[in-house]
Amino acid sequence: MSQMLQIYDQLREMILSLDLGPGERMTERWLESRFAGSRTPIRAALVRLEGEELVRRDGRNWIVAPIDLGELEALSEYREPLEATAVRLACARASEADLAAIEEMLDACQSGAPREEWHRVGTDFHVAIARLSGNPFIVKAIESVMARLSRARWLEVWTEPSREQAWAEHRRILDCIRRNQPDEAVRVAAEHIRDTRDRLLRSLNDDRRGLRARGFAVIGGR
Amino acid sequence: MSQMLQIYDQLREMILSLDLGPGERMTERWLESRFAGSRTPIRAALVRLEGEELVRRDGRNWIVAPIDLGELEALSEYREPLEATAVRLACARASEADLAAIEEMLDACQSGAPREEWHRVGTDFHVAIARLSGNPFIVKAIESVMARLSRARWLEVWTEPSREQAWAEHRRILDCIRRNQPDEAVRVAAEHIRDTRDRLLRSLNDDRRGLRARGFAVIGGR
DNA sequence: CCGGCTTTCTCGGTATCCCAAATTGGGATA
DNA sequence: TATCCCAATTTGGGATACCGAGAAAGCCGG
Repeated sequence: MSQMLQIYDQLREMILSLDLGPGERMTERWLESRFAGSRTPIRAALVRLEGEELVRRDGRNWIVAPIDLGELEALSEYREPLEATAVRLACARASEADLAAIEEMLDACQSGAPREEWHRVGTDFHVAIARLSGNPFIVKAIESVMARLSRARWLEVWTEPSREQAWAEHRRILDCIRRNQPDEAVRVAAEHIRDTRDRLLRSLNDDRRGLRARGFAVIGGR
Repeated sequence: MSQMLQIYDQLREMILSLDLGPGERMTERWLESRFAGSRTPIRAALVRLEGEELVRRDGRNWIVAPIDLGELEALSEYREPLEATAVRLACARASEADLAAIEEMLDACQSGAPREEWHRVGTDFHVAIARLSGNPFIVKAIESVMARLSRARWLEVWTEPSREQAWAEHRRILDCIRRNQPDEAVRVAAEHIRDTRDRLLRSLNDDRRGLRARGFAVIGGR
């Protein structure tokens, strides 16, 4: 694989896993030493990440995108009709095998599982459902949404009740699709999205101070 | 402004206006001579355009993204719930001044206006409505959708009846928002989106041969 | 001790260079 | 005429060199 893609993957992972703090400044020359490779592939990776808005320009500098609390509301408003459409289409188009695969994914996530596992499955569930819609634009949009939520969700998966509630809601959505009840599926999915928004806002507001203390840029909110 | 942005803008415009044919191959060194500037800013512009999927890799080569007929259906399916949400939110959030500005934009497009004008206004209308939603994610999504439809729409604005019908539908959507009838607005907008899809599919299928003759790559469809 | 000035250093933007892989073109051969 | 093979060329990926702008650091006079 090309160096550029390697660097892109690593950098993206470092950002989404909070290895690089939101708001942190990166110089191309620091990245050059951090990863093996010259500025050429690093620049390409940065431009790419800029397109996903995981990285941003601050004047002439590159910074990791800050966590924006205000964004959470808009994101919820945006994804709700998309995921509603996704579950509706999934009811019409998904095969039993597709649904079984998703169920297996959910079941693989037991109480004792590490936080990374809950975090990953929580993302993958939504993307997998979107995939059932058969619509590549919906899939891409949901992937992008989950990437934007990724960093905030590390806080959500910190507490047992949040994890469990999200998991239960995922299960209910899946069941509605399996029973081919599109209207109910849409209702449950919308409720899940609003619940998630509230959970994330609460987590972030609670931990805001702690995050700032760790040097994370957390902006917006009311 | 940086060279990279200049090149990006020009190249994007050339692609969206069909100045560069869909499927056409570009070498970095040809672009280097076409625009003044070295490969470095050109490559940055290409990576950016790749993120918008206006440019694509074909093996090791860069090509202008082909026009994909199959994509039109998926796009319609994708944008319908988004624009439905947009008009619904617009009903709740738009000011009279906002609506007047959009009406003015529509009115500026008279029968005698050049095709470029119809094309531009057709795009801007949808983006403007999305903006009324106040949700930046919806705006970005609609901008992206309209960019993807841009090239196909050159055919749509070719014929008088198509132009007029789209214009009338835009007007009806605007009126529903102004009268604050969200459900009706959603219905009309959804109908407009389906009509547009059908018009575009018909235009493209009709002109498919002609487009191919011009060296345009047109793929997909049934 | 402070404020304004100059010097230095750093960084991103751009140009250029090098390389390996891939494509191409042509000639020999069947 | 079709096919294979090899050299020459082209191409994109990466590395490096250079530049100018802006920030930081030092310096000097008050």
